[in-house]
Amino acid sequence: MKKFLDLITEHLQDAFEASGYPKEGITASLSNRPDLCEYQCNGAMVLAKKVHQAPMEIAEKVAHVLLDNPAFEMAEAVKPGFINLKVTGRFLTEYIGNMVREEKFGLDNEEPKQMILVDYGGANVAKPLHIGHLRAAIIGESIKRICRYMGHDVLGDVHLGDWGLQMGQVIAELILRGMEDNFTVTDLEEIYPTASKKCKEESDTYDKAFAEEAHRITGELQNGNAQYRKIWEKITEVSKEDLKKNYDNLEVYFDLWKGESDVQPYIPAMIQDLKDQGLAYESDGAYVIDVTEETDKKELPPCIIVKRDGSSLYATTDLATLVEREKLYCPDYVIYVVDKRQSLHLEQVFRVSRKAHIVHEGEKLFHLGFGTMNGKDGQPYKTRSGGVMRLESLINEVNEAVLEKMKDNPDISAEEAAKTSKVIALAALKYGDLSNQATKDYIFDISRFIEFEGNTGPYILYTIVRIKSILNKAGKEADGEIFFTGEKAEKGLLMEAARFSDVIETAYKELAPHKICSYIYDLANAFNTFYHEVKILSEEDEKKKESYLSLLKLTKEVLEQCIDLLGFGAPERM
RNA sequence: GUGUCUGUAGCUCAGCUGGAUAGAGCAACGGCCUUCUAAGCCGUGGGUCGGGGGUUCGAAUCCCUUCAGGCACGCCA
Repeated sequence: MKKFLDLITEHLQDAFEASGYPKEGITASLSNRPDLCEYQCNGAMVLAKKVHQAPMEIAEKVAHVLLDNPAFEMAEAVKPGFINLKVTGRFLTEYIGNMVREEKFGLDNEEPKQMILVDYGGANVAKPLHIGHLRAAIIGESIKRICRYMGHDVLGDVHLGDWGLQMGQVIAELILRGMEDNFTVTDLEEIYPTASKKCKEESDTYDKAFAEEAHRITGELQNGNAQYRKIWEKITEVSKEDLKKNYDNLEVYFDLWKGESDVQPYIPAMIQDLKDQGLAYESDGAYVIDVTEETDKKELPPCIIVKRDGSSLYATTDLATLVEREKLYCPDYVIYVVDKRQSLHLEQVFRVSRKAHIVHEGEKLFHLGFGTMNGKDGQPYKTRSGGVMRLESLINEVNEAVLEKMKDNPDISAEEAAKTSKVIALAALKYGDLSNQATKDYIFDISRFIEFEGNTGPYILYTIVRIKSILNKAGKEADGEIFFTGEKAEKGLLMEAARFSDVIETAYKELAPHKICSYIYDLANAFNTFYHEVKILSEEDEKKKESYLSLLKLTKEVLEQCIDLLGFGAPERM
């Protein structure tokens, strides 16, 4: 089904043609002067140069033609050459009626259908999730849902860090304590930092023998030592279970629980191939690949794929991951939701994989690099004592803050409050993150995110709950026909609802969940204005009342669909 | 040093593939609850869009330059 703006554009183009002008490049857009009109066209001014006519003259001719079009109740040429438009209620509700009837509110699937892989985990085995993993999880989950909603085949991969030196360190410590057969996540959470510290020269607990042992074990593990392999499997199992629990709490669900370890078998052949292709060459004892391209202003540093000691490193693993993905899933599009500080690294990996034909022709690789979560001081968000904030503690903090606020409402029992507060907290957390542009750093301010006022998750939920409440009280199905009754606020709401497909498509193309946030904020505002201007349940004209109820239902469903794409849901009451 | 991102109201952010008077929210101030959840709605004040050039009928948006800040830069991931 066509988007509403496209329909207006078609009418405009017809009018340009009918007036004897070319229609190429003529488009309609939402007005940025709502006091003057609803939609606008700037085409006459662009065209003026081409056809050597005054913009106003063109605009006037076209506007004149548009006046005869039943889709518009107003069409006028203004000042330099704008064409200002107001649509008729009938034209608008016809579109809205189709939205109600069609699947996905008339959003068309993106063609052709693609196989998309979203890589958005980055969690490490044996290490609890911390605040650094939060944005990847929140943004990635939303991107995954948006891509899927657009009709693509999508796989989300957690891409676990389960193969590095940290594994050797943890195994060494477990053996040292005689705990290799019996440990829990809680043990691991303490063991990992302890072991890691003992391996750092600058640490006061530095233990040279231990560090060497950890290195040795890492090497042997990677060479297939059965004893270490068994401990590794146990660590991975215990750890994955805990990670799943934590991601579940965030309503983040991965389709694939792949890790770095899975792709190790691909490495030797891949490296050999890179050498055979003449891409990898020796440099200072290591093997590197040049990645500079002609369009670069400055040479990019080469990508190291084999270290001097012969072992592989993260670029190697990331490349091998692409080898595996190509083999198993053959994706058309791989989206990496990874901290933007890794952009150079990923650019190198992308270039090598294209140069070496690890990925197929036309496959898109994209790094959606996100910024840091900072505290109010602009510095990376920390615990009160200055340590790294664990994800669990952070979520608890938000939950408690919301719960505290809910105590103000005497209608809700402690039990319900406990349940609902979690739903609201998740919305606050995710909306607070997603309403910012992903690529930018942002100030993480719990007290602001959980506000029920302003552009926040709770405000959106409140709006949905309000609608639900009315629909429940109406006591009948809201399935009447939507027509325009002439209320100003009603038109505003209809116009917002009509934007849905356009917004979702843009959010997908630009991988920009924040556009969905700003859309539902506008939609919620339009509803709340409508709510205050129009009494719904007490409306005496049954036809009107049914129309209002149906419009509310549509609004509710659109809002719910959108928050689902953002990765959270709404409660029944709040 | 090189590359890259950012700079918009007191604060937090939109707008950036060029359009009319630069928008929200918070904070400040003033209204609106006998009626669908006031966790809401309506209104007022608040800006050299970091600075300077340029392109254009038109620039927060594009180009150049400059200042300030963040981040990354071969054997950690």
